Amino acid sequence: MASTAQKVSSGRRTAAKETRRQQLIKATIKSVAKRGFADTTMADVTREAGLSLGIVNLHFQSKDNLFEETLRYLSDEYESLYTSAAENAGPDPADKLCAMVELDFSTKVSDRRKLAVWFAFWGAAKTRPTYLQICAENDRRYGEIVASLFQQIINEDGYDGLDAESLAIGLAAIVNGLWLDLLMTPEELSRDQARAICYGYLASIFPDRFSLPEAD
Amino acid sequence: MASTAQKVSSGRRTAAKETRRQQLIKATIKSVAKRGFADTTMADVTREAGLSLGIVNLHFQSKDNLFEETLRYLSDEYESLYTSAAENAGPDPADKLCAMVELDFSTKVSDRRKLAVWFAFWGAAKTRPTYLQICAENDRRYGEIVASLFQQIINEDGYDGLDAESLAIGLAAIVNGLWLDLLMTPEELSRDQARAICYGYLASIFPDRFSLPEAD
DNA sequence: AATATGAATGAATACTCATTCATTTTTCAG
DNA sequence: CTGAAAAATGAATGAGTATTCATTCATATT
Repeated sequence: MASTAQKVSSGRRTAAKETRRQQLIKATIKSVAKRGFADTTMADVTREAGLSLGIVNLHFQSKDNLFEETLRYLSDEYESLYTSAAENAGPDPADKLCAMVELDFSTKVSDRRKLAVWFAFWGAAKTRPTYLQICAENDRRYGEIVASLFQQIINEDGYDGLDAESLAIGLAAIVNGLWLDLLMTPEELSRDQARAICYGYLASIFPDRFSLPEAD
Repeated sequence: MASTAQKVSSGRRTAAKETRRQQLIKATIKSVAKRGFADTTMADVTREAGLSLGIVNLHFQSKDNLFEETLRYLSDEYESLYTSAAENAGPDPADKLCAMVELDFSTKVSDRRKLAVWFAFWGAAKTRPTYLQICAENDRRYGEIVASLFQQIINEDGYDGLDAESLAIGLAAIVNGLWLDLLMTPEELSRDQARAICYGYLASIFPDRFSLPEAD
């Protein structure tokens, strides 16, 4: 329909616009991973993207805004990953939890460059209300899913005196804490070990649902 | 050599020198807590300390160096806190672990301003070898103590198939992860809840040694 | 083919901030 | 007390960098 095309006015141009934004966000992630937050300049980002210096202000108005959108991008990406991991796993809540843990320690999520970017944002969050908000929302959604899966197990198996929400906060904490270790001391802790420690946590709470990994 | 005078190096002045350094480090912590890493300038730090602009370069040579020494200070302070917490607790390894957990979620260690500073450093660590080294060493020492306490419990109680070192990494991870939550969503997680979640972890592993906290 | 549109460029601008250092103030041995 | 050395000051410097905007260039529209 040629007539709708002209009506939408810029089907092609807005598409290009969105492409540029993605391109710049990805360049930002790369640069922060490589140089860190403090040493990432606009020149770095645009060079990484193979574009000109002025382009960021054209598409994002400011550096601050670019960083904010980058965090939003990371958060959305992570959400869609664990959502589909849980959906694609079997109906058993334990299987869904395993799928989420697998994801968390897969190369996709748990590589040092990406972790560095997450921690860079976390490190800045206390004094950046918007970062804080995005991260808090991210946490809340993850915690909600995990808590509901724990609750199903508690109901089905009749575990008593366990609070699903606290357990969910615990799991999220252990995952984040292990990520920190992977970032800081990668030669002392492998992704496989980290994953095993996570399963150990699940197994110690629900011994009938998760098997203890072998002690190394 | 008769020149003992030069060796003694007038007590008062060297003391003053150390005092200034401490004063500036504390001002740095305050400023990073208040403004974050990125927005902390030399002017901020020296104003916070009530001193003149040039003073940092006199005592620390550079801003980078000041930050480095600040991280070292935090790390040493934390080490001496948990070391004496463990020493002052009873001889039972479980009591020592409880004392360390209590410390980790006390106002002293676990207040948002101080956590913000820790996370600021962690966020920058990936691209700062010296930060990385100090943090890694910090982790290693904490993990060592915790692992040896876990090992004692395992030996005494005959728990089987548990790896003390992995459990220690798990505990450190959960503590760090809960700190992140306290930093990001303090209205959703209190220090008391965080502490309880931590005890929950210990209780699920060693049910005979630690009692499960009440589900809220 | 002619014209209009707006994306992209990058030199120039404006500003921030770490660092320097000439000067002032404080300390303390003799 | 005195004066030489140490400590502290803060105005000045200049390197670095986010942002602006006049201009170019590719593409769509007529």
